[in-house]
Amino acid sequence: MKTDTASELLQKRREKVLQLRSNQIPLYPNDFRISHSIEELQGIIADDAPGLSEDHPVFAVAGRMMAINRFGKSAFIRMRDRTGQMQAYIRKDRVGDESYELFRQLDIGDFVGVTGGMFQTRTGEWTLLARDLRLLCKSTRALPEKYHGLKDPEKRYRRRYLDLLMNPEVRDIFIKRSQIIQAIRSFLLDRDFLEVETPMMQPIPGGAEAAPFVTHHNALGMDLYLRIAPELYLKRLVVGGLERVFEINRNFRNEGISTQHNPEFTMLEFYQAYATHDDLMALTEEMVAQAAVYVTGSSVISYQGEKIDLSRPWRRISLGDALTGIGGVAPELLTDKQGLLDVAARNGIQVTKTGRLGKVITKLFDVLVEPKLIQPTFITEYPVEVSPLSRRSDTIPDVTERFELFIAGREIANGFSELNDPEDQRGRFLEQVKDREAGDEEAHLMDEEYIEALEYGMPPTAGEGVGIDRLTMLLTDTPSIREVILFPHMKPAERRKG
RNA sequence: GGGCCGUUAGCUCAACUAGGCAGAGCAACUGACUCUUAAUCAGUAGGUUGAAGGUUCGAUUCCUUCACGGCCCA
Repeated sequence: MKTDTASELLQKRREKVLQLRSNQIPLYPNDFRISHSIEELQGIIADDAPGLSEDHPVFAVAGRMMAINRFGKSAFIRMRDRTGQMQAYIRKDRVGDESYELFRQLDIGDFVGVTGGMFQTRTGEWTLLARDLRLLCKSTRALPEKYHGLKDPEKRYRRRYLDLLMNPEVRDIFIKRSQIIQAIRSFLLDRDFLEVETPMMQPIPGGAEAAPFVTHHNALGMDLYLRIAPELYLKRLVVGGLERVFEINRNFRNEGISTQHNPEFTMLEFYQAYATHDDLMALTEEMVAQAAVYVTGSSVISYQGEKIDLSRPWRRISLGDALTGIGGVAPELLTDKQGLLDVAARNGIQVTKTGRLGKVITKLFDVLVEPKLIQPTFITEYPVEVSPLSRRSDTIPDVTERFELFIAGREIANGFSELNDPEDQRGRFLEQVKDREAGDEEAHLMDEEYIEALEYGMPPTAGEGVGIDRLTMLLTDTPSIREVILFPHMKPAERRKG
C-alpha cells in the first residue's frame, strides 16, 4: 500500500516542479527545434569527423535523459530519442551559471534539448558539448532502475510505456511486428490485392466458430456483435467485383485468455478470385518466407530452441493421414465415430456434446498431431461438417478443399476454396443451426443476406486467414501472445492510493 | 474452471529446512568532485511485507479466504 510517506520520491519531484515554476522555468515548452536526430548526428560523425569541433557546426538535439553522471561543476548525460542514444557533456563554464543551476534540478527521465558542438572524450567517444541546455518536459515519476530495468510481467504489460523504455528487446519485437505487417501488405499489394475495411460491429457474427462479444447500439435500439471474422463481408466484396481483397484488422472472440489467445487479436484475411486452395498454399509459402527474410534476414528461423525451415516447399498431408501417421490412430477408426470417441476418452480429451464425426476427428488432431507439427505443414482434406464455408472436394465429397497451416505446433493459417454454391451454403448453414440448437454455442448462424449475395454469383474464389499475432510470435521467437500485443488484456488492477 | 508458483522501499532482489528489531544495490536527498559511461567517496532518509481474517507472547515467515499476475492443464 502506498502511503503518504511511501511516495516521498514523488513528493520530492513535486517540490522540484514547484521550485522550477516559481523560477519561471517553462516545464513543458514546445518551441525547441532540433537540427538532427541522434542517428543523423551519428551519421555526420561517421562521414565527416574532421569537420567537427567544439564550436562548429552547432547541433540541436532533443531526447530523454536516461542517465546522468554528475561531477560538481560538470556532468555527462545520456540522451535517447527514437533513433538512438548519445551522450552530452554539460559544463558550468560553457552553459553559464543560470542554465547549470537549472540542470542541477533535473532528473533522469526528463526531456532536454541540448545545443552545441562535438568533441571526443578521452576514450574517443563523440560527445555533444552543451553550449545551451533546455528543459523540454519534466518527469515527475522516477523511471525503473537503469541496470535491471522493469521485469515484473504484470507491471510490464500494465505500463507498457515503461517496458518499451527500459527493455530494448521489447521495443524490437514491436518494430518487427510492424515490419511483418508491412511485408505482408506490400506482398499482397504487389499482387494487385486491394486493402479494404469491413464492419467490426455486425448484426450476425459470422465467418468463424466462436462466441462473440455483444454490444448495443442505443439509437437503433439493437444489439450488435464485435466481429469474430470479416469473412462473409470480404466475400460480398468479391461478389461485387473486387476480385482480390485483403484486410488486416482486429477480431474479437469471447473465450479464455492464454499464452496463445487474447480476446482481441489481429488477422489477415484475403480472397482471390479464380484461385483455389492449392494456389493459396503456394502463395502462403512465399508470403511467410518473405516476411521471415524481411524481419530476420533468413528463411531458417529459431523458435524457442527449435530450428524451423520456412523455405519452400512445405509438407502437405491430409488430415486423415496426419491422424494415422503422426497421431497414431488406427486407419480403420477414421470412419468409426465410436472408436474415435474411445480413443478420445483414453487420452482424456473432451468432445463436445453434438460430437459429429468431423468434430471428433479435429479434436483428436488438435491433441495428438498439432503439437508435433514443428516444421511448416499444410494439413488438407478437412471434413465438410467442420468446414461450413468451404467448397467440397470434387473427388471426395465428404471433405473440402481446405487446408490449415501449422508451424511450431500451432495453427498459423486457415484457407480454402470458397463455397460459392448458394444452395449448398444454405444447407451447410442449416446443419450449423441444428448444431447450435443441440447446444453448440459456437456453431454458425444462418445469414440469409450472405446467401442472397452468393445468389448473385461469386466467381470461383479461394480465401485465407493468417493469425498475425502468432506469426509475429514465430518470427520474434516469443513464447506468449502477450509479448507481441502492446496492451494485452488484463483484469483491472486493484487501484491503490497514491 | 483445475494445479503449481509469485506479490517485501520508486526499480531489482534478500531475510534460509528455524516464527524473534525487515536488509542490500540502483534511484532519491545532503556534501566532495570539470572526461564519466552500472562513475567514485562520505553521510541521510525511504516499509501497514498485495488485502482481510486466524493461530501465537510475537507472523514477511504458519493456516484460511480474497485480489492480481506467471506457467501448465482443461
